[in-house]
Amino acid sequence: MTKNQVFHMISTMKRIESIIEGLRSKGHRITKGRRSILLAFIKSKKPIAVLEMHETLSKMHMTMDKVSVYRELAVLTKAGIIHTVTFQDGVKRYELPPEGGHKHHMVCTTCQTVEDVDIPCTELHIIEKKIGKKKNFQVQSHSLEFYGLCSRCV
Amino acid sequence: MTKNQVFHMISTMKRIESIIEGLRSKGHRITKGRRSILLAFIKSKKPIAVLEMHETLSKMHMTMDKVSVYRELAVLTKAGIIHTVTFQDGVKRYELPPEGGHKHHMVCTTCQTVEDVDIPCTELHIIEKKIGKKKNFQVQSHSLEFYGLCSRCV
DNA sequence: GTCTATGCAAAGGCTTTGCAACCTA
DNA sequence: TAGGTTGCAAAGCCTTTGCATAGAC
Repeated sequence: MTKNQVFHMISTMKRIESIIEGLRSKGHRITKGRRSILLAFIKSKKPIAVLEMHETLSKMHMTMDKVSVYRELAVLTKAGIIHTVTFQDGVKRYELPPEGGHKHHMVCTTCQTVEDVDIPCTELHIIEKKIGKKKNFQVQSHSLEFYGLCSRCV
Repeated sequence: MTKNQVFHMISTMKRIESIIEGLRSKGHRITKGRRSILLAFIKSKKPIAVLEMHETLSKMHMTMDKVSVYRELAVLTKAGIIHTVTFQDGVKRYELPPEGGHKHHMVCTTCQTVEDVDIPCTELHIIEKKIGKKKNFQVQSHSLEFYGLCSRCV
């Protein structure tokens, strides 16, 4: 195992532990299923739909009832740990936002792969301020997605 | 009726006729239901979900089976006349894009009202080009929505 | 021991499919 | 008349709800 891999593993564990502490402080219990779901989110590079999560868990040898997955994702959303993203296909997906921010995505219209776009929100914040003044609309958040062909599908 | 209203009515009729010609040329037939749906889209200032469209038609005294509305919206989408928009609630909505462009929306998180944001895509196109180069991703389209409180809900 | 989390069964709701009748061109 | 369009019935899925049991603390 390389040095880098070790560092990554440690940071992953730290992230999980910090989330778990938050849940515990809110009176939630830490079960095997909940831990697996958090791990799946941390490992995943893209937002995950409920049924996808159900499959992913099976592959992790953590079989869980579909109903429980639905309920768990609802709990984590309500606790503010994950949040929903919806692309043009209308399927609700969930993701762990990066610490202290949120993501923008590129969705491949052919293979459905999702990649993150690391652009700062600065420019959008400028637009948000303009709207606030012009339309008297108080912007709380935004979502921005790009659709197109990824490098493999071009 | 004011001069402005007359102009608006004429442009609405022209828009419908041009869409209808397109449909006819593709072998589609122009029925009362289809006309009403197009009219509803032109009159609406916001994207419409299937079941909303079903209700809207009822109010227009044009009762139509839910199934037919589903099928009709699918036909219009496939024909490229309307397109789908999905906000964070995960509900698929449809709208007539403005001629030669597309819209960005502001969604009120309290009353669910949708307003258009008239900002040019110029800045986003710059971002799109950057992504294209950096990630080797060929951007075809984007979607941008702002969520917050509208003037009535502040 | 208390109270959350889970699994199973069932209900609910939205969306799709099949088919015969209708209507546009 | 030919073939797209519609309504009705029914099937198919996804998602939610109820309830008893298991499990975390």
